[in-house]
Amino acid sequence: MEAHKRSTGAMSEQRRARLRLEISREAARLFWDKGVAATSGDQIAAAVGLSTRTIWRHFRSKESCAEPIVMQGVVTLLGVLRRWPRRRSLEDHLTAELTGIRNGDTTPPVDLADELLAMRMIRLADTEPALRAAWLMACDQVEREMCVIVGERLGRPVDDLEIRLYGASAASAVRVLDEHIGAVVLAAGEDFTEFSDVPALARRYAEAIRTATGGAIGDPLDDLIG
Amino acid sequence: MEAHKRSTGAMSEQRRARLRLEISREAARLFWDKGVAATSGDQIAAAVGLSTRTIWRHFRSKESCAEPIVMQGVVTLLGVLRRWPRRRSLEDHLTAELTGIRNGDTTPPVDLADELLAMRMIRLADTEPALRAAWLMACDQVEREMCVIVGERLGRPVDDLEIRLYGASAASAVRVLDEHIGAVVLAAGEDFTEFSDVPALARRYAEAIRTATGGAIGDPLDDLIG
DNA sequence: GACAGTATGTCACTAAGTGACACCCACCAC
DNA sequence: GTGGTGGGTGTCACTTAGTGACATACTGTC
Repeated sequence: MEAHKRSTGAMSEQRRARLRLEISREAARLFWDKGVAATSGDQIAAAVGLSTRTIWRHFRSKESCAEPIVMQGVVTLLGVLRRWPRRRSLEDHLTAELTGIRNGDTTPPVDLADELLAMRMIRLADTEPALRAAWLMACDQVEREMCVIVGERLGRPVDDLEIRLYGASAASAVRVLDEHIGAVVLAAGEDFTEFSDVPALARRYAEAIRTATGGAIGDPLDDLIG
Repeated sequence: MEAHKRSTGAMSEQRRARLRLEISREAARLFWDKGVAATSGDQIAAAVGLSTRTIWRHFRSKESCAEPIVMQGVVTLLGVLRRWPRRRSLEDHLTAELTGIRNGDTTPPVDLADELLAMRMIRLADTEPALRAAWLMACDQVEREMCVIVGERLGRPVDDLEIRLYGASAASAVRVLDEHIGAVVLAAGEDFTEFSDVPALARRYAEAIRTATGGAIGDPLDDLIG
């Protein structure tokens, strides 16, 4: 019973995530083409071939349909951070993992088209307050995850005030970098080449996180802690 | 004509702000008493004695009605930061200004009841996603202001990437502190005494901002810059 | 092949939010 | 005084985001 529950639960969770992403893609496309206000729930539903009611079962609001597309990249980064070994510097770990991903030997093949769509949504958020709210809500989730990661690394509880400060600052640093990179890529006619230097990119993220946490997060730990 | 426009503009802007605050108070009261979902726009309008249509003229959404109440305190802090002299440490400036405010010799008498209401709204945001979104949107505005302040202090443009990183980290540090203090006060039965030590409070804010900016913001400047 | 649980469709309904228009009131010119 | 002019407000009709309730189809288990 336990095992059964767990297995079907996991299955449907994957299915659910895939479907949400699919809906998100169509919604993002529509948002970009016609604007958020001019895109109705019915149109999103039609575009993905579902009933409108089902859309609202998977998303709380129209704007939150953009969330999965926008979160893909960030989720990947969080995964990378979660695998960060204690006795390694953040710079080293990020460069290693990110080049690894580009070479395809690690998990998720975040589609280039999806990344572009994500950047467009973040760009749209500049002029569409509702989208901005959705983006910030997504980043809020990231912040919580970040607190877990930081707390674990420093061996402190997640609700510790200092941990929450670190988590929040680190998360917003990542957010700002994402916004900046997205803006630059879009301004350059959707050309990624400026950021093809993966180690440099990794260094920027690492440095930002290190600075935002006042140096508390970034260095290798000589691991006196269990 | 110019002068006239300007004066009436300023007048109506003040009036508008006062009215928004008034609406916000009633909305916050209702949100806290009955929950956000159970509070309708009509009820807010009735509570403040306006037509529902007028509510929507002053607020984009139901949840954003909470914004002015919640922002009062933060706006005050931003004002204090804007007056921060270059050759003074953040700790010194904050303690001086905040004790000054408490003593009433500086600008805004942020009502205690309003502060309490604000804390309640932030607390409610834990369980009401729509309120959380509104709160994050408000903090997003704070972040922009923070970038201006930081940029001016460091003599760099506001859209400079590093400035934006500092601004974002500082703003989220302030946000986390606000959330924490609010939570503690509410948990203590709405008792502020734990935070009556104003210098200690100021030191906490200053230290948080200093850490979040990797030490770039906080020290006095020996002002080689014009 | 019957069964249980879950995802979906359909339809009726609530309420958030907008547009259009009339009104009122304060200020200004004459 | 009368007659504008403009900004804020009320009224009402309307759109549409989002929910509840119920029926149905799908998926895997025994």
